Amino acid sequence: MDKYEQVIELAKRRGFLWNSFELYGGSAGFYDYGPLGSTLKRRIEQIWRELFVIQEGFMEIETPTVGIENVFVASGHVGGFSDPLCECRACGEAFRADHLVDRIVPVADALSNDELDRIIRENQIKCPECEGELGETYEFNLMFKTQIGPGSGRQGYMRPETAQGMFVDFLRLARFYREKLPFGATQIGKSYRNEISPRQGVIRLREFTQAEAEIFIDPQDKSHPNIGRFADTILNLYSDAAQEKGEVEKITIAEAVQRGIIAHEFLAYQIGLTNIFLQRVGVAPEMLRFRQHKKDEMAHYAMDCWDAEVSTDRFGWVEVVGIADRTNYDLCAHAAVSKTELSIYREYPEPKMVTRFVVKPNMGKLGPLFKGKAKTVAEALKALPREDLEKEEIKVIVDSEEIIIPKGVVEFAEETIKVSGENIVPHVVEPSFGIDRIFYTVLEHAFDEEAMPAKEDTEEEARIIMRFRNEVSPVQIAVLPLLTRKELIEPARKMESKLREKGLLVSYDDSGTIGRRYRRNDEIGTPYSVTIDYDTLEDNTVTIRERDSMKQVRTSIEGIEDTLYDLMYKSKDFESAGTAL
RNA sequence: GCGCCGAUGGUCUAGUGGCUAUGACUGGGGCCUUCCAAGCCCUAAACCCGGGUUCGAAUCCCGGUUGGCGCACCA
Repeated sequence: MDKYEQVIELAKRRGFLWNSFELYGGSAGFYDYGPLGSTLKRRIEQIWRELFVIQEGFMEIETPTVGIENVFVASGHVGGFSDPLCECRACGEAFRADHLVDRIVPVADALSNDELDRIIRENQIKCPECEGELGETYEFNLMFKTQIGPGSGRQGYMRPETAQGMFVDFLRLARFYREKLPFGATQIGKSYRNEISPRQGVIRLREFTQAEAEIFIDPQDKSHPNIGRFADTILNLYSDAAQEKGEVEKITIAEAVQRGIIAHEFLAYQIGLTNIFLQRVGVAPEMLRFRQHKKDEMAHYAMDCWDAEVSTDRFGWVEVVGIADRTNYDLCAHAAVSKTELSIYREYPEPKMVTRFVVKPNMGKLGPLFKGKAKTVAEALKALPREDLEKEEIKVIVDSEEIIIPKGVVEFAEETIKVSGENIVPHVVEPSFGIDRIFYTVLEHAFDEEAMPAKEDTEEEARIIMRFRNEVSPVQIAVLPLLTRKELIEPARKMESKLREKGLLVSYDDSGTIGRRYRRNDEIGTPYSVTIDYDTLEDNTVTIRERDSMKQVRTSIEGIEDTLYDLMYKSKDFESAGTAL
């Protein structure tokens, strides 16, 4: 059993992850989060909120998971998210049909499937693998389609990323942030991709959770006021150049910016923040690296892109976060399709005096003269260069008809005007997190097995521990009466509700022997257990047992909720929680 | 989508044409005055789905679903 198998087996058994629709045989690419899984996932998301929403001030929004067609026409997903595939009838290999013909026609990727089929036939293209006959080209689109409304309805799509919702709301967001760059919006939610063949458990899903931030910044100023915070942060950087050498570099963020390895401060800051986030939820620092997209793998619109990758036992390095400077690509695309300017007015520090040539047709005279054509005539006049207007006879061509314009219906002059700012299209820096992959990584990196010394007549056995960081543990405190007896159950139940009132995630467990219950709680990663025994009835003290060390301290029931709270959240030292046993 | 290999209680597993389907762990109830899967008693729980072959199928054949691996795909 490799680690993946062990982790998934435990996750299934203990209620972290279940295959969806199991009752009906299941369906690939979907997973249920069980009671502990949902809690763990939500706590991971909560830390993300804490960092990106609360600390950075990028407010969370919520947009529909179903989108209308234009949104994804603009984003390029309807056209570009699908590929023409073509299979060999003999050996079954699938190929990109456009790649097969790209040496014959210059713009293969613009061809329709019928045209591709025709070219393949006419040029007698055979399977590159086995020379077999090729089948018909078909479109494989990774978008889930749906109908909006009754009947044939309106074409809708499940979103393949949460990002578009934030771009579409750009003008509202700009207004909300009082039109000052930089500003950002975030979204945590489900996205959908109809993967050809989802595999690798929760690593590649058809429905998955993303946490994304879209941060709109000034294209001329990509500095970050708070970059100093990460000056000394050392990262495992796997830059384009480092990949050529095959060696990860350990350098500070400051140096990476200064040497131009990371394109600019703003991007570097997001990388620093991502580093903090991943380690805080429990990704092992030595199993984390930041890999730069190589020039040829980067999406055409991005200017620099870094993936946070984590090391996994079975799958090797897995991408869990993508941090890209998407430039103004998305806003421009939505502006073009919606025919709405998506820009923000930026005032200059000092107004500029700009001299320009202005043409002012006199509509009061043009109207009666040209009636319905007046508007197009005026447009034509405005487009004329100065020397043509200064001629004795002003001529314009409207609808391929030459028109002579009488004197006095058009004025023109050099004007000096004050320009106090301009409309700019912001650039977008996008950190995009795959929560499900991070979730799996947290499980795998927390998973540990420890050999327990053999007792008399017994085999050596393994203790399985999920070493979750306190902040993400789905169960924080286990309350355990030493024996299943009324006189111990009652105070244990009281303890349970007292701790819940403090806001701690408590599980009460009285079934089986105490050793079994400790092991059970080790397996779900409960950091501390509180045990009530007969001494408790005498002197009001209980035992607190620490998961990682299995050490125990004895402490008073009085104020125990604060002690446990401090252990959980304030890094209180365990030894100081009571007297060692 | 293609190819190869698998699918038996919650988990792991035995079973290769003839059972009432093996075992372990786990789970649940109880006993137990003392802390790391302890012990004792009781108990629950499975042949992926659909066809076919056969007197008889968990077992053989076909199809599907699903899991793993390889190929392809991963904007």
